[in-house]
Amino acid sequence: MIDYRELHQFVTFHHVGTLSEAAERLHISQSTLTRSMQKIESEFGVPLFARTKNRIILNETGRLAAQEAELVLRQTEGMLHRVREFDRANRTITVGACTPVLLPDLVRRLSYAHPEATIATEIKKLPLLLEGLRAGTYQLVLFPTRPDDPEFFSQEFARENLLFCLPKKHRFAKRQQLSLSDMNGENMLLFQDIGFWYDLVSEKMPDSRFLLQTERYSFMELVENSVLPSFATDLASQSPPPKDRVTIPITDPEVQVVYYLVCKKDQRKTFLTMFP
Amino acid sequence: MIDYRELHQFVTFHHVGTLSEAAERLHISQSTLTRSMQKIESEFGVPLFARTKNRIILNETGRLAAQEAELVLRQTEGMLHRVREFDRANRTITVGACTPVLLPDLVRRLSYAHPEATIATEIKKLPLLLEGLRAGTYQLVLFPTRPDDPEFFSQEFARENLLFCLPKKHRFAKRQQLSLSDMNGENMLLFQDIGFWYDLVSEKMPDSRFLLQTERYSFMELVENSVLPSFATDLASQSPPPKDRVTIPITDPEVQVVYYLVCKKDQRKTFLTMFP
DNA sequence: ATGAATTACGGACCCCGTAACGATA
DNA sequence: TATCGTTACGGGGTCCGTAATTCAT
Repeated sequence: MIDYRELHQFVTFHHVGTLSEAAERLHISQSTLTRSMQKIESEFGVPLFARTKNRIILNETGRLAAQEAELVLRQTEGMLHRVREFDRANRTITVGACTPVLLPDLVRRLSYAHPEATIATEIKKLPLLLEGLRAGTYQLVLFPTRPDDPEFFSQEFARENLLFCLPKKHRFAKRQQLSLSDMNGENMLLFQDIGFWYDLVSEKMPDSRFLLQTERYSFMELVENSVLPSFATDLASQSPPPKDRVTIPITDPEVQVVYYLVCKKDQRKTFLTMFP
Repeated sequence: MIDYRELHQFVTFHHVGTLSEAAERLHISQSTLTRSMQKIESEFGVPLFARTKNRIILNETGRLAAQEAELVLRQTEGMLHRVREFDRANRTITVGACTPVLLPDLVRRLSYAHPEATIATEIKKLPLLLEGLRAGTYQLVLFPTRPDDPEFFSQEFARENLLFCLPKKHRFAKRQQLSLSDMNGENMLLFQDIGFWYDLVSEKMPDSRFLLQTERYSFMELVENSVLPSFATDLASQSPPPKDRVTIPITDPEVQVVYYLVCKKDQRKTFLTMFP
């Protein structure tokens, strides 16, 4: 019966050319390797080696056998890899979201309901989210509207209002409310990973420049110390506005967002029944 | 390390559905199979089975694994087969011949010169012989002319004259010689495995019918006891003409044949130098 | 109560490393 | 003489079958 370990030793020998070096590389003794090669040869049932008293090399058949063996070993590895990958995919819940804000809470709840699962999250543009959900890349999507695709089931998850966050010395700091167009032309601080909000505000404030900060800490530092306006949210999980700043409501209806959890209808029981 | 035997047991279990039946089919005990499946599962490192107290079935991952395993087993078998076939082809000399007459002698000489080799022979039509030699199907070809392909090397091996073998009461029995056309229209006895001669005589004697005998013994019987004419050859290895029959030379130059041994030029040393 | 899967136990066998040996460059 | 491959030997581990156990139909 063919033994994959011996096959592996055989391939290693083919690569290095001598038993002693192969033995060293494989961390086994020479004698073991000698016996393995004898066993391999008897398994194939045909001569694979040309031997002199202190030299052993592959003959033509042996070289073919080594190539074939390497192929089989790769296919064996491929089998293991595919099966493990299939299992991993089956026990991973991948969440696509339009904003990072709600993810910590969402992930915490998913982990609690599916303690055996791995939770993976991605922030993507809105069209990609529904595409991914359709294709199976995501099992669950956090979406800022209710998608009307009959293939999907959705359920309200949270509401969020966007606010301006202005330094107290800003010229609009005393206003009761502002529209996005009021602030058009102002340069704003923006945390990069803000998701779909970016598309909204850059559309409504085409003349503004947005200073993207990729690192959360730098962003916080800048908000604390610069005079540039930024955005805030009314979500409970968010920290209070930094001192020397005020938050001002935005009048545009678009900044009032209802987030929906979306999944395929056939997975409704798996995902959505556990949320209020 | 994945074990080939266990992989095979795993696939068998997948096919039959229960450990006990698989054990029976594999001629091993149930307990061995239980342990093998546990080992397989730990090798893959992911759950492959759904178990109840007295029932074990493959889960979805397990079914994938079984499919993949079956593939790997087939590939392993394929590897063994190809290597063995390569070896066999390397130690088999396949001879293509236009006639069976000289084969026993030829095979005897080849076996003597290459005692480690297996000698295989085939009788084929002339164009197929050269095709086969070119393609490597044959290493050696016995051909009734000298082929002019520069890829080949050829060497005279024997000469043969075809004779008529007539019952003494035949109307031509007293002739000194005959042409094929003289006998055109006569029905002849013919031993089937006569090779390229058949094409020659049926061309030159289009009005004759040839009574093919597939079995050598029947043919001999008929030659002894019927009044139908047949053919004979002047090759030394052939037995003398049966009594009540005479052999008469044929005048057509085509029935004087020189046989050549043909091989590829690069194999000249291997095959042709050992013949006179 | 029969049959299926698992676990415990004991023995046989196999596999490996050390060491000795033979041969070669 | 140093290196390489092969063979002998002994110990440890592994693998298998029998038998006992548990659970389900």
